[in-house]
Amino acid sequence: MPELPEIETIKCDLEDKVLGCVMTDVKVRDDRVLGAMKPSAFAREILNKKIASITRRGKAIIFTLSPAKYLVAQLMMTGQFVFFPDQDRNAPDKHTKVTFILSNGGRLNYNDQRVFGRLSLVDDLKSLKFLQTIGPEPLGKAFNPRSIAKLIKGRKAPIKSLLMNQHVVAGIGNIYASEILFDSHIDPQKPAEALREKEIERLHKATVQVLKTAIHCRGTSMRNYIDTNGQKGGFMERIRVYGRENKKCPVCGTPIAKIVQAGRSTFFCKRCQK
DNA sequence: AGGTCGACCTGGCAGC
DNA sequence: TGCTGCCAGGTCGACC
Repeated sequence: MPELPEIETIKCDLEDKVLGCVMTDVKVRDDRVLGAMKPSAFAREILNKKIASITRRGKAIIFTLSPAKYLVAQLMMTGQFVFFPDQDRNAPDKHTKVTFILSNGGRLNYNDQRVFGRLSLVDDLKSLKFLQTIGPEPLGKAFNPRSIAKLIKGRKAPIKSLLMNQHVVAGIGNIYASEILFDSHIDPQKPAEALREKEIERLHKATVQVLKTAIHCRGTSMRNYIDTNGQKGGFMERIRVYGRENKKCPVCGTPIAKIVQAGRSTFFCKRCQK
């Protein structure tokens, strides 16, 4: 899925385009994205609700609706929100699962090729378990070298796996985990508990730097990610190791290595990252 | 408890 | 051209 920078980009765009709008109609084309909720109930409960605020928590987008409802979108690997200012033009994409018709005359499509994503409509955010157990925001004050030291204490898993663990820190996925560790000069295979103080400081600094730069560039498009305008992200050009197996390390020229950790590909430089 | 793996889905692409 | 197998940015539950 889109990771934190992509979700943040989508969230900010949605604020510009649909904040304050009322849902005048909803068309559910594939009810699998609603989980257990019936499409008729989903449509009935969302109808005439106003989008009062849009926030992000980790990789989730939270629409606070008025009166009192929350629509929580988890885009997973291939979810997209694409906005059309004129609802009469542009037929739905073949992967459009839900269309929201809005009071500003626009239309918001939720597309999802692999149908891993979920749209949850709830009365109370506390009913969503993942929001109760999610780790700190990496761009928030609660994420700092001291708190990282606490989070990784006694954890023997490779640091790469922990960086991707949403219970440890929110919003980092496979692409940015590799990029952050490259910038930190840390071997992704290193057990988290073995990180020294200096390394934790570098990890913190690189995490903030990489994520902020990626947000500034409106995210990374490896495969499916597009923003609400259907545009790709600009961080692609700044990717240093992800997806670059056997290409030269941008720092020392050593061929980039690819390994598999916890079932996910990791890319790193064996010379720069120790 | 912590860590890893398979399952969930669809489609693009490399290789034959 | 067409088939097969592999791979994909996430998360959950099962299992060790």
